[in-house]
Amino acid sequence: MARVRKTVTIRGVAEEAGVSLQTVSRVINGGPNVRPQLREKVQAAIDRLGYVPSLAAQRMSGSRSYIILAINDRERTLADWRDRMGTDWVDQMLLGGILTCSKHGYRMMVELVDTHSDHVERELGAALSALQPDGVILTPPHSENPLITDLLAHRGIPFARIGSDAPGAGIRLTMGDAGAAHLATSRLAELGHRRIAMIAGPAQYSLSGWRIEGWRRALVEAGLPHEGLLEVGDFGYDSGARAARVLLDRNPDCTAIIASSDQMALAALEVARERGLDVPRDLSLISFDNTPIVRFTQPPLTAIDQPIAETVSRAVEQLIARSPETDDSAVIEIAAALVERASTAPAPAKTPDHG
Amino acid sequence: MARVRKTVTIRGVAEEAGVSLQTVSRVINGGPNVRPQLREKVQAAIDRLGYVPSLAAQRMSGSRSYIILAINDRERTLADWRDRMGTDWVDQMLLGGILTCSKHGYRMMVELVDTHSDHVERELGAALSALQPDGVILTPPHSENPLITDLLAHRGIPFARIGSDAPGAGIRLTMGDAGAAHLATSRLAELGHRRIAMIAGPAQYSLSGWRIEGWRRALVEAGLPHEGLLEVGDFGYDSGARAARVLLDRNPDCTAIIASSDQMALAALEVARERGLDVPRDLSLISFDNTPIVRFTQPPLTAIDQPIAETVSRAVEQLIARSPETDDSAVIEIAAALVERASTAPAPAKTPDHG
DNA sequence: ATTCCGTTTGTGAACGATCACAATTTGGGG
DNA sequence: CCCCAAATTGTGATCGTTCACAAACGGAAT
Repeated sequence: MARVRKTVTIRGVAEEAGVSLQTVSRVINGGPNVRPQLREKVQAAIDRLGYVPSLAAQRMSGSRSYIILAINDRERTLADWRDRMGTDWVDQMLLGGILTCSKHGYRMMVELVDTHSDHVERELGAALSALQPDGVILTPPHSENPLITDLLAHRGIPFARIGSDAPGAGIRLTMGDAGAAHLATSRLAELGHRRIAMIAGPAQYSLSGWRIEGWRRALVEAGLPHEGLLEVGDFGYDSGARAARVLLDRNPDCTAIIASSDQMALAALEVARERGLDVPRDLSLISFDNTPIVRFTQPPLTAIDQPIAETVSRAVEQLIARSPETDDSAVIEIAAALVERASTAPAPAKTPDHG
Repeated sequence: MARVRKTVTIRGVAEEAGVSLQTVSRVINGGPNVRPQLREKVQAAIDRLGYVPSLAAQRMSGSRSYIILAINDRERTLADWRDRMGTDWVDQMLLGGILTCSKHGYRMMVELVDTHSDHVERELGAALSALQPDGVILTPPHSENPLITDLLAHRGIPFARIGSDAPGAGIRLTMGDAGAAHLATSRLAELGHRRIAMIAGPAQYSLSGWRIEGWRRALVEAGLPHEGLLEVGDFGYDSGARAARVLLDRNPDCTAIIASSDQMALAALEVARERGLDVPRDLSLISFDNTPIVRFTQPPLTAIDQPIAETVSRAVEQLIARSPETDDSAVIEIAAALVERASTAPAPAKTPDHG
């Protein structure tokens, strides 16, 4: 019969060290006003007993919960998982979040919430009541949903909004979407492309607008046209295929496409293949996201790498360091980078043969 | 000044419904012996106030924590994340875990732990003390680490071991590795392949052995040789490349390879390309895992789909339903499936030209 | 010495729920 | 109509920690 060792509590430590509970508590939390000698003694007792404070008890006694809650879109996440498309957002959020949280003694929890459903508030409210997180990280499109941001603001829970610069409460972080799109477009212009199309994301995402803006600005700067070169998808494969077809039908002289998601880029690649267009000889392709799959396509895709992990990491640090009334006016921007692979090349010397 | 609504507690509900705390508690937990009429009244009060019990308080008062902890290998996970290889294990664990947990009012938390480090026990012990989870899910190689399983058994925390059939405490679940390898090998034999090689995983994973066993058995049944056709890798790309080179050097007449991970299969694909071998004309390839990337390689890979999500889901259900002393003797097996894509084809009519 | 003030340590209450048990109600049989 | 057991409801005590505040300590200024 394995004697189950009784849980070590702060009381056990106090007895072991011969001090009061409060003193142990001070040592745990790095409180001030403890003589170094005593602190060491208590710390030794903690180590000897292998004591770790109970998160539940800490939370109960009015202190922090040491939990950061990351909210993701349920529908998209589940669809991606089920289709085995991978969920780079979740992966990268965890990478950035777990590491940074654990560095500060926090933990990260992932919650899936339906944006569109009319019980967002109930769902999220339940999670908040149950978990009582010290901070919440909102990804698009939740970061732009006033129902959600209002709820959090009203409850007084610090939160970070990724991919939204709409004014209002909350720390705001963006990944330089306009700049990234501008960079990608300029690069294509440098390579001699004259008709550079874009497959954008849906309008309800602010970042869709920013990317369009960056693309358009780069075209204007390069003296290139943009009429008829914009199509909108929903980030998914099918919408990307449709958009690519429309784009190529309408613009036989189009030699480059920027897609606002990897899946849409993949679709464009397939459409090009269908039509006998070689990538990158006849058509250059740049995608947004840089998820694992685009490294293994034929050819590997040039892509804009979204620094999700770093952004989430920054968000976590902001939330943890947060004093109740900090200034949220600034938008923190983490720049995205362009990863050049084999799907981009100089524009063909002449218009591709059409006859 | 946004008036921050005071948190609704069980006391508020009790007052609203005009009953005692205990009665509300009974309603929350679906306890017996509450008259339907009263139950409804209390439920109405709960709904009206939007009350949700605090997890921390529930845990404090000796009840469950409603948390399931999933342990993953830190090293591998971080490497995969950083290399942007995707982490299908984590993805699929979350898919299966989060959904099943939330169905039962539980939550899932992911913890990364170093298997090899000598402070496994301290790390895991800290997590257990802090979180006090109601159950733990162990993935390979943790599921086979006696330090970990002993720790959990000693603490009396129910746990599930995925990919281990070693006797001992804990619910055991496997994904039919032997059967899957047998299936893949038989399929290749049916296609006329005579020399079917395997790139196995490291020996410290039981599942590596099972896969080898399934492969060997299928070969024996088909009257085919297996000498010199086995190489061992570490699941990573580089080791796969090395193994593929050794295998092809040693067996110029080898026409099919089964790799024990997608990354090793990808490496084999690249090695084949280097050597001018066409996949699948000259060489058939089957991989284990079926992560997102193998659908987009050229050609898309035939792969064994590991039912991770379903396995984790089953594990969660077992853990939740667990009574302190249930029988752990049976091993639950969730069968893997073979997804046929374009990397497998009938064996070439003759030995590939070699000269 | 004495006083004072800042530093260090200790004490009881509180957090929000459940547990064990006590009190009350209910429903049938005698 | 009474009594008893079962069903229903209520009452402290309790979990492990921090909070607010009180007490003891120590050194410098008086």
